Amino acid sequence: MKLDACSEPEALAWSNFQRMRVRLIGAINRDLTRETGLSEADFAILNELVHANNETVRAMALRGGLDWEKSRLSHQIRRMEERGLLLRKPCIEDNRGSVISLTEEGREIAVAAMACYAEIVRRRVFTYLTPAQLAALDEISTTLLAPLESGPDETCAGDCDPC
Amino acid sequence: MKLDACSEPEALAWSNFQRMRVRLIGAINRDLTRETGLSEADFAILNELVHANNETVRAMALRGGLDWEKSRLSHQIRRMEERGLLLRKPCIEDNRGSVISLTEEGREIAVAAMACYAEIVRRRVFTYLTPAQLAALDEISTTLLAPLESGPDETCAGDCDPC
DNA sequence: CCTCCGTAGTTGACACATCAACCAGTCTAC
DNA sequence: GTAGACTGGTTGATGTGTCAACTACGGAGG
Repeated sequence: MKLDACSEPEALAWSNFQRMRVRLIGAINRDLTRETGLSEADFAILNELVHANNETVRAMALRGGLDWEKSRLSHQIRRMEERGLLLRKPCIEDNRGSVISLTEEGREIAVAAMACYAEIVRRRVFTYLTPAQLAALDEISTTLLAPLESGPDETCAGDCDPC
Repeated sequence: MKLDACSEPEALAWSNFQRMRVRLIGAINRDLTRETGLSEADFAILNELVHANNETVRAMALRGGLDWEKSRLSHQIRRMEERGLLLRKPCIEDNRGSVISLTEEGREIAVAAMACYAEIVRRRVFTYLTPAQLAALDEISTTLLAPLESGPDETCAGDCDPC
């Protein structure tokens, strides 16, 4: 994607980044689905569950971590429950809520998939980056993440004249 | 996303990058749709068309630039044609192919959207990055892109034991 | 207690992406 | 020239994401 309205170096860098992002994430997700049968969304949920205390999470907590629409989460959880990967139980402390936990099968699949995913990322990313580049990427990510996490300002803060 | 199987710094950096990627791209796309009514896919197509000679492209050429399934492209083009953003005509040189071009309305919308998009990216990205970080990001993108462009090796080249 | 508002989650309709099957035109080699 | 393989593109079924409307519970104020 080009951005004519920006001064050149920014435009080129962003265009380059976007191209990389689309192709890299696309390739990684295709690898993952081919090798494990899981979509990126499936994997994200399983990953959150595996790393949670007691492999159990409030649905609401998942939402915060994943930056998903609540309805997307609801549909996704239902489908994964139908496939036998996880379980949904009412929440004791808050009767509105529900609590998600891994089934035994879900846990096994998740663990295998995580190893597989690590291998894919190693193959497609870590092989090519120097330690310095890795550090730079980490720093850039942190920099860009900060305003997104702190300010949930989905208000149209911008002054976008031509629209 | 965590990657326990990797040595720590890589795992943390990747996890951080993924979180940033999801939230940043999500925020940018929500901004774009709110302010212009275009999806990321719409915008990508319009962008390719605006930057093409004579605002006209072979469908096949779009596919290469975007890394999309051919059926996705076909559906997308049809929908955008129905909305009056572009036109599809048979290709003279190759009777199988089709040629896509912008309508006047499509061109106007595209130009406005591109200015809008530039503003969004400036607001969400360029504001926060130093020139050095921008250069680093550009370099990293190029590094990771190279093996994806050259080797269309969608074969399972990896040796992913546990799957 | 009761009303009002905010939050957690579900549902259904629709838009979009993917997959497999298909058609028609092109290219190669015999 | 024509058989077979390949390429550019379309189609329809199915899975996934988004939006708006809704239920149900919780908490604050009277």
